[in-house]
Amino acid sequence: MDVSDILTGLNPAQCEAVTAPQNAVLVLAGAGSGKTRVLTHRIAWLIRVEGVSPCSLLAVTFTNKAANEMRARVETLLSSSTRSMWIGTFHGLAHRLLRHHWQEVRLPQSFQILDSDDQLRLVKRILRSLEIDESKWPPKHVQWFINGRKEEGLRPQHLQETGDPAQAQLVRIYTAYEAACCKAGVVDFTELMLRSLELLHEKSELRDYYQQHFRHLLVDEFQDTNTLQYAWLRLLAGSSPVFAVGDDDQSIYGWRGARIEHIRDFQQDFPDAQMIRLEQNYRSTPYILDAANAVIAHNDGRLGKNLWAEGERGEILRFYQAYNDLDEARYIADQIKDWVARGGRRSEIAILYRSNAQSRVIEEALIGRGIPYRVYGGQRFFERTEVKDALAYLRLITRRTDDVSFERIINQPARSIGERTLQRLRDQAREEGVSLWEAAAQLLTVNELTSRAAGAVQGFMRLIDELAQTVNGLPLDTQVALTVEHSGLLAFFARDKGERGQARVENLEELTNAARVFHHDPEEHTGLSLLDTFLAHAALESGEGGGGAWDDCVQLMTLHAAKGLEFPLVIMSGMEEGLFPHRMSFDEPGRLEEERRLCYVGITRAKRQLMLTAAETRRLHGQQTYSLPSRFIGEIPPELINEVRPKPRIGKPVWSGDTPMQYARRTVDSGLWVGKHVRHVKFGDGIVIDQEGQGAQIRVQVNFKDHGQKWLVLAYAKLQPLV
DNA sequence: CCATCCGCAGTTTTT
DNA sequence: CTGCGGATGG
Repeated sequence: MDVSDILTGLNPAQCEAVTAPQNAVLVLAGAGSGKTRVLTHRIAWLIRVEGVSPCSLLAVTFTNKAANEMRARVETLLSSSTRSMWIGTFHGLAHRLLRHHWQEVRLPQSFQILDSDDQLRLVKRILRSLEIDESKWPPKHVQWFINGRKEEGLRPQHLQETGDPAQAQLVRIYTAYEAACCKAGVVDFTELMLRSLELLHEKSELRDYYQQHFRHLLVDEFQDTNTLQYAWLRLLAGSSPVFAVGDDDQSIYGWRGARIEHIRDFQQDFPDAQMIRLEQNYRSTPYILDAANAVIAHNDGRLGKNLWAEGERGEILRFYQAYNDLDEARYIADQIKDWVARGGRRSEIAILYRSNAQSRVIEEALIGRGIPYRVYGGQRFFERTEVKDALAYLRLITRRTDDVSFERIINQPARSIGERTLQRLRDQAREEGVSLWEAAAQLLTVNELTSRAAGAVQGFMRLIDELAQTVNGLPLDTQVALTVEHSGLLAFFARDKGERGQARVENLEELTNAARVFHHDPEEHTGLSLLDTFLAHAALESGEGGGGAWDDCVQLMTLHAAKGLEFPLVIMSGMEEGLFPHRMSFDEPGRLEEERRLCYVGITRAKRQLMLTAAETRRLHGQQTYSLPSRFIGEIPPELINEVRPKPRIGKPVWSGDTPMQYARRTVDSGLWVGKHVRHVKFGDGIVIDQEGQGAQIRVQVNFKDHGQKWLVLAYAKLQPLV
């Protein structure tokens, strides 16, 4: 391969990015503009043309899927192995660093990783041990606090006394949590990042080594980096150039710590940085892009870009406002039938929604019409209860000090070891500063337990010890199979004759399968047993459902899950105020803008046709709710939308003569909508019940609590919106 | 200690 | 309407 091969088929902007000088580069890559292509070709360019050694490249992504895809595409491009390159997720690469330097970071060699479920369990255990009321200190919130502080690089000892008793309590919990992790020799996800950052920070010779070693760093989905990941990246880069690819308009993970500022301030952080915009879209029709551009234009502070596309204008969007959620689902099913009748495939269709709860009604409609479908997201393989139970046995087999696993399985399946006995073990462990396993052994030798409890505990420990012996030296899948069998888990779940029990048994069998096909790079984690490597893999790779494009299925997923994917036909359902944008985001403009970016992501998934649906009323949490069409509908120019009107409903019209579209537009014009609570200087609090006129002439009808219904001209009335 | 009933809350998700 | 956690009875 020579220079021209690498650049073949790239447009000028893509070429510019691929061949950019070896400085910091920010590629602002609009949806469908060939982002991954640029990234992989850049790597090929650096190696083939600039003569950069593959081992001095580090490419980082957020998901395993993206990392695997990048590796595969680079290999195809270079027709050589990428083994020597560091390509992986932030957590995967951080993990690799820690495995190499476990001694320097004071971890046991076979340290294990806590996933968020493990972490939550540990937090709960800590709360109980500190005798803290869970209702006042919700474990979820505590978990959020701990991860939040770690993401800021703050250890408990860095958190100063602020005099705030709530803060003091949280710090106390955080301290205990750290101690517990340390004792058990486990690290949570955030810890992987923080610990490796501290390693590089404190050990200057290691830092120098890695900064020398990596001459080029490449980041995908840069807009999704959180503070800690960004700090990690910069420290590892040193003065080496960073090639970042991202799109501020597709930042949809602010709620989990992603900082859109990183992409917006890139040129300040890297003063010599070059910014390149990829604005030509190869995915969608011009109509779809116009709609996307119009919606996202309502956001402030964008880096700004305008997507355009060549080719067939295609069909304009379609909007159907249903009477209710069932009618909406029926319409969607009809549209799918139509698509297929016109020669389309089901696998070309995606149904997107804001929250998982919405899938049910749609699924029922699809089942009713015999349309095969597949729901993405939901529980992942390695996160299922039964699988995690089995993994806990395996973890305890390799390391008896793993208290998190110990607690999980000591009475799973039930072997008559209850809260009481467990509490004695915990007390003993704390007093003696040892693991639960060790504490159990001690209590048994000094004969401190009731004979019943002692027998049960002894039985459990013997089970683990014997299992460890039996399994030692056997092939990995046999180890797993024997563990699943002898732990009693298989029999336990098989007792449940329902569909659920059946599925659990199958999952346990599948785990053995996963172990059979598990391969690992022997150079990757030196000194670890195959089992330990497998366990780390299970924690870091949640086990994605995998392809499935060969089944001709309609795909159902949340808008978040759709990021990075594309489909000829996209149906965005539940386009309603309160649902999308979600009511939780109403209070803060920043969160509302994130919802809008989510809408932008949804629209730009569509290649040929985009359909939008909403329901006037739907059952939510067992209650009937009424909503207006989403403001995002109103933000799309009306000439781009074909509004499919339902037949007039018997009874009083909900829209007082307006089409849903007109309604949505007025919502946008005034910043108010029907149902919004407002405050008036003279009339006090009330709720908007109607609205008419455009621009300066807008009038709203408000039903005031104390003064009844009044029509007010918005320009004069000075209504203050309430939350 | 273990099964069953009641009350409550209830976006989005990767590692 | 669900699923989870806590309280209750066997």
